[in-house]
Amino acid sequence: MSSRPRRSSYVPQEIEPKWQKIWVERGVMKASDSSPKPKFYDLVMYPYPSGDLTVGHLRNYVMGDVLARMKRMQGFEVLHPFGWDAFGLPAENAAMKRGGLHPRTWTVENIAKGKRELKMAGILYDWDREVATCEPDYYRWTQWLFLLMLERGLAYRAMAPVNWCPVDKTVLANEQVINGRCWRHPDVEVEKRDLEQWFLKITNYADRLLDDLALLDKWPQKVRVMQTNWIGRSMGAEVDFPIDGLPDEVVRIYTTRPDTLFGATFMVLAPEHPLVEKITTEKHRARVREYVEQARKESEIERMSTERDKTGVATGGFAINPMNGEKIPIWVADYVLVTYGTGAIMAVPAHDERDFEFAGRYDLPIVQVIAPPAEHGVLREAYEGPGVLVNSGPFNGLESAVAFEKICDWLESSGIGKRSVKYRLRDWLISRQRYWGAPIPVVYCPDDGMVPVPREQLPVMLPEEYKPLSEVESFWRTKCPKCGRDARRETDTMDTFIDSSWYFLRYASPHDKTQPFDSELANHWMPVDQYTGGVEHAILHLLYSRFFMKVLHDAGLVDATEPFTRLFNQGMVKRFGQVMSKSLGNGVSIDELANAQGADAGRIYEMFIGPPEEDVEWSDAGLNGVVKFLQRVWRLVLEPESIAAEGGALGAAVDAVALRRKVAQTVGKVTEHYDELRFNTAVAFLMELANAMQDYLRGGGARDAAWDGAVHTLVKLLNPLAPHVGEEMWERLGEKGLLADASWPAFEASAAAEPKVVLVVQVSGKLRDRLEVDAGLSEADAVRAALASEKVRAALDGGSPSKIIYVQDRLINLVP
RNA sequence: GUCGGCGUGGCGGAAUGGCAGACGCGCCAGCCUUAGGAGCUGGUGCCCGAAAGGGCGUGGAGGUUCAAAUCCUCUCGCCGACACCA
Repeated sequence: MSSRPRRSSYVPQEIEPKWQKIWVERGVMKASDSSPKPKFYDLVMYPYPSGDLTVGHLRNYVMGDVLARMKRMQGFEVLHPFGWDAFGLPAENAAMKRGGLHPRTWTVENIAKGKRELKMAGILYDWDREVATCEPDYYRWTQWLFLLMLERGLAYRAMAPVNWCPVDKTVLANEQVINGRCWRHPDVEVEKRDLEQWFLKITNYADRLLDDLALLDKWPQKVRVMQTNWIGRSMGAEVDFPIDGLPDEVVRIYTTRPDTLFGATFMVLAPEHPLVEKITTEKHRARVREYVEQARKESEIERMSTERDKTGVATGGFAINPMNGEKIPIWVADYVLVTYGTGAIMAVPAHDERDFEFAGRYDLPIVQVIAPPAEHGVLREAYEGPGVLVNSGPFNGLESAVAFEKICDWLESSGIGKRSVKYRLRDWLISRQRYWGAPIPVVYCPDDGMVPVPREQLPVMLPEEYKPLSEVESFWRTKCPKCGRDARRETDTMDTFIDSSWYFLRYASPHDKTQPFDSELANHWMPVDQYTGGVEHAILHLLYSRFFMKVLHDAGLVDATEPFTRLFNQGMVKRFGQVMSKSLGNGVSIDELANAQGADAGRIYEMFIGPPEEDVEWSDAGLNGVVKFLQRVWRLVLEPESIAAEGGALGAAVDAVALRRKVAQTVGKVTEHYDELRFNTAVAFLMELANAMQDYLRGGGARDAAWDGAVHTLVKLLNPLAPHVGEEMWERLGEKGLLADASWPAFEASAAAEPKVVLVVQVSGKLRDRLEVDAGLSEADAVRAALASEKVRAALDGGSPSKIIYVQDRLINLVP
């Protein structure tokens, strides 16, 4: 016998491919639609198949996989599907870069590559349910849903000034414009163009989208706040101001502060407001035209900047303040947006910061109508808070909140105005002038106008030829479905966010040839129990999906009104301070990982590296720590003798009773933390268990039932994180059947209970001693034990405690 | 500017009113040796001390409480979202 114990180690490259093959052969993650088990729908946001999959992206999928594997072992029928957000511009851009390669070819290649890498990482999906949005079998139903929107009056065409990205050569939705720049090109400013475009009437659902956020109590608060702000509901009133000398016209304004109506000292129209020309007097016409021209030319980013001074010009026209009959000047200024409210405002400089700034610049009158509660700096700044009305005729003396209602009542009864609710949310512009997307299924006929493509003629197939659709004659030249005469197809495609607004429903019945999804199956699986993905979709994808869900609910196609019960936003993996990506050259590929430390080590490391919601920095040293842990587990489970032979435990010896207790405690904590997606601490608990098992062996513990239980429990608890090495150990332990199909260990509270606890003894809140006592000690016994301590008596300095705080099994605090 | 989040050892982090620093990385000392980027043992917040022990300590300042990393107020710093929406 050698003086040194023999040690084996596991070689991930030998076992990982083996088990990946077996899982697929045995259909481990296949979801049955007719299982009697309770369902669990575990969804990760499907990716764009960019061909750039790194261990950074993997983190998200590992989280989903850990949960899926545990839920299966717990007896749930788990739906854990995957798919590809396969339409979109990067495919076209990449194709162009690579000399006319077809976007489809590029996409299909990347999908194959991504799928191979996910399998290599041991992520299990029900691949039978895979969807790719660029396949006719999928986009046929995207088109079908567009027709549903059209039927329900939720899709319409309108001429509008729209955001145009000069690089992508397409229009963008409001949600895709960030600080006046294209969301895909942060250095490219969007342009405004007047175009006839397709919109979805998401604003019809503004109230429900807002109110139902209250139901989403398992969503991050941050996301709910962002959506609330995005929808931006405000309560106010629309009021008509007569125009001096134009008896047939009024300026209709929107205000959230009808209580300040008496303080309106001028009006402001947006430069694009239709009444500008009419109101402007001859004397001012030239200057106003010049200003309007100027405003139109300015980019969104210049116009929206709050830094810059407000500008405007007087029209020469006057309005009458309907409250007090005062004649007030009408101005044009670009700080008023034509797209919000009525495109015109009453300016109350005393109580609106922006109006105050403008009034100061152009020397316009300022009248205070709200007395601030205390002495407020007079006229140094606008006072926007509540207060008592002054200078407001019959409404003087009212609290502003009361005045709000009274004035609205008066406006309504006298026909001058009415209460009104406005939203910041705009309708969703879905037209894209690009090739690689789902064609909008309508035809324009010279006689019948816009005609929807009949459902039985779907899909409207993309032509093979890769060109803007408007340049593919064989595509757009068609017959009118109504009259059969020559007609022209719509050549815009749909925003890819439409594809992703319903993909989670398609997974319920991915092969249905007659409808987008089978309602019965969708009702079985929906809503998604856990949805995991990046916070960058906090508004876009998540708001659109909620909108779709509500429309589909209203159409009677699905019961649920919200798609995602619990949402989690995972943090990104960075390396050298930047998000991993192939183009930056800082990515670690899944191949590299699998070939070096192995997928299992990588999976655990990604979970252990930091809190799941935080961004984390990849470190090879940290990864090595996990490799060591796995090697140690391997030896603990399969070669305990080699560990027992190493040194002797000098620290706390772990006996069989303590080992059983540690195992039971670990079951409880790991289960809870997996459930709450607190993976980093779950790993720490598993490490603690392994440490205790090691101490047990080194202390001479026998290979008895306690040990056997510890080994089997450790392997099971570790399995969701490290499934390959888990299966291999399970097999070598002589177990029949797959570990993936084994049952999850049950938590036994009685076994986990500690019979002895360390009671912290404080005097006046300061730690003075620690006593080992029986659990569940009564207060009287605890006091007796505490007073028996020399240190405590010294701290009490001979006195006796006048106040005692006792927290059973934790602490006793004696206050003299 | 507004809203939100976060500040804890050399590092990642743990503890959500009750022993601050679990778990891991790194580092230090030692052991073993088939000499290894392996394994094992012990140590590792800061200060005083030979030690026993004591004091201090969760960005800063106050406060609430028997007790605060945790709750409150102010403040500084970092990050994120929104940004003239009347």
